Amino acid sequence: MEDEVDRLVAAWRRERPDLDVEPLEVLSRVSRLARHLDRARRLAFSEHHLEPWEFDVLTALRRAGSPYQLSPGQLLTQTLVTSGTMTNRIDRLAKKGLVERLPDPSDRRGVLVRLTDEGRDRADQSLAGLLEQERAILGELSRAQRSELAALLRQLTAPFDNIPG
Amino acid sequence: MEDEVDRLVAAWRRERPDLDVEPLEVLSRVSRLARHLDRARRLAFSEHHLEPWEFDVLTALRRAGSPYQLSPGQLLTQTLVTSGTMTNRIDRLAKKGLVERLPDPSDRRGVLVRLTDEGRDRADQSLAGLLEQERAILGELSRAQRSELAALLRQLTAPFDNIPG
DNA sequence: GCACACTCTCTCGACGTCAAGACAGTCGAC
DNA sequence: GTCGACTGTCTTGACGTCGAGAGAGTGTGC
Repeated sequence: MEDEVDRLVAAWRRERPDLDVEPLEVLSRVSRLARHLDRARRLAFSEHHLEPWEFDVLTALRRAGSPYQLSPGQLLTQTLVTSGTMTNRIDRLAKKGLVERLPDPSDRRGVLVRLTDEGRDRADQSLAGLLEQERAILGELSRAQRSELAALLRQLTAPFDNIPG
Repeated sequence: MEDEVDRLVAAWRRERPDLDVEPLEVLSRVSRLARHLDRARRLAFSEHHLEPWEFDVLTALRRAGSPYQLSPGQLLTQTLVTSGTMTNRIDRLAKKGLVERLPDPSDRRGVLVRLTDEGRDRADQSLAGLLEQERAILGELSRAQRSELAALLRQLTAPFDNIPG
């Protein structure tokens, strides 16, 4: 089945036959799919009264395991936002009682962000909802295709995630 | 090579062994990769004094072919933003002299957005820059792998692009 | 012809993000 | 010890996006 990127690529080949636009076949699909996923996630989370950004932070802490705490800096690398944004997010989550700030005992510049019990429950509930939705989206693909796709994507993400950039 | 999503999935399997988190292997990579690409694009465009959102609009018009004009509504579906955002974008691009608004002769509610000569030049220059950068990112993959990846992604994007939603 | 549902664009206010820089605390070289 | 470069977090102001809804215009069924 044709998608918007097929139309986009065909248009470029007509307008700029001198250029090789093959990279768009992969990377424009990644960008567009991510936007579609954002919208879908926003909808799925609204049932749990959570915003996507809240989910991102709460689940990062949940994944850390007991006692469910990370520094703001560690949260940055997991969520790919800037430090100012993370300060703001932590403020708002703390105001809602889903996380709390504690001084880092081993570094007085530092802070630890800890999930409250309610924050943990919300993280668990919304993860289940997200997985259900994602399974529906991936229903298009066989198990083997999903695994193939994951492996190819890993080759693209690994350099970003490992070389500090 | 391992990436951040491998670590994320391993953490979930440890913390929530009762859940099947396999969907994250694909979709978390898509979301994270898109964020990395956004950052890289922002950097690449800054050489041409363009923002990513400006690029998106100008190139949509450029692709339309002579006389390089589309309605705001057509631009919405191509760029995946809301109508309020598009009005704002067109305003700013018009103020910079890269596009102009014309009344739609066949529908008096409507408007046509047309690329100026300068807008067209900027679109052409920045596309070349973007493709160069994207080729570097995709250097990890063979031609066959890129084509495989594009085909798998198409299966995921096509439902979003074709079923209105 | 007329009413009514629909389409298209724009307006408005709230919100989240970013970039740049400030500030306190840390740590190695000497 | 102490100086200086570095690190981790927070502050600030500008900016772009969103959602909801308003207003003008269209066109179909009757």
